[in-house]
Amino acid sequence: MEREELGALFGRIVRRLIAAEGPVLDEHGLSMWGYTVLSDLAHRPAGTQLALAKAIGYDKSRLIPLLDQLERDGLIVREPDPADRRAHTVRLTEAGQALQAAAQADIRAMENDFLSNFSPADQRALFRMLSNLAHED
Amino acid sequence: MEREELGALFGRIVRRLIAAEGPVLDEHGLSMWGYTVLSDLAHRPAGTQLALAKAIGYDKSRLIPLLDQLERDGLIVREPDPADRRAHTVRLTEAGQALQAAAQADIRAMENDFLSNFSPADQRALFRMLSNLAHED
DNA sequence: TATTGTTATACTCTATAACTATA
DNA sequence: TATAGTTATAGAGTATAACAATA
Repeated sequence: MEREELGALFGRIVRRLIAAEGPVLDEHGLSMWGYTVLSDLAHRPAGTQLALAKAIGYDKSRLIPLLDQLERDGLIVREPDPADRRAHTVRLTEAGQALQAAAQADIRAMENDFLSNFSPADQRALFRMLSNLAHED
Repeated sequence: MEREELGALFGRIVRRLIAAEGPVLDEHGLSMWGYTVLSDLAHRPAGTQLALAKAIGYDKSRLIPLLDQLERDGLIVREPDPADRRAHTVRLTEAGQALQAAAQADIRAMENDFLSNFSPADQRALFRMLSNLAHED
């Protein structure tokens, strides 16, 4: 039996994932990229906007209106970087942390359901391989 | 150790895959969706445009200019469906079959390199799980 | 001279509605 | 009345260049 193509497989899976995540994020009033920003900020030390853009794979110019909105919503704050007056550091507010935690819990539940066909061992193997593929340069 | 999120992992992997496929398809003068069409036509019996659109997850209206171009390039032909005069069936020409086979071979080589960190058993397990996630209802 | 955040702009991708000819 | 293919158009997503402030 001929194996399927990776591109087709991953494309279908990503479409299913996006479809499953949409309603969950909607409940929290977050866009996919908005949630990506909050999650990154929750998991790594506060950095500059440029560092954030690179970390999540988003263009620095597209990041501006996204951060504007998150800041208006009281979820993040931009602060001048004392070490470099050109730069702003971005960090979560308490409300941002709370919203990120709540959304993450719902996303996690969705993921568990998404993977429910696989044994715990299979799930561990899957995460190991996906992580390898995602982070290899 | 906290596991990463599926969305972030798959997003990164798809971006890596697209970046790796781009140059390969460019060499054959194909766009990603053009290649997707040729591959689908190579693997399933000739159907209507609507069936093709659904099979590859592409809107029927966006499919039109894509098929126009592939037809101009002599890779596919549209033929009237004898059973329904509203419908057109789409099939590969010989040139289309040849180009699809050549592109697929190069894509396959790229994929093998992409997965070269994993043992054959791991690769089989990965394909089994990806296929399950891609095709589940 | 190079870099950070920003703005503006152009380009691509995608979704939607409407039209025709058939059913 | 509904469907297949088509067309047109509007909106979202994305890439790029340029600018001011700072390094």
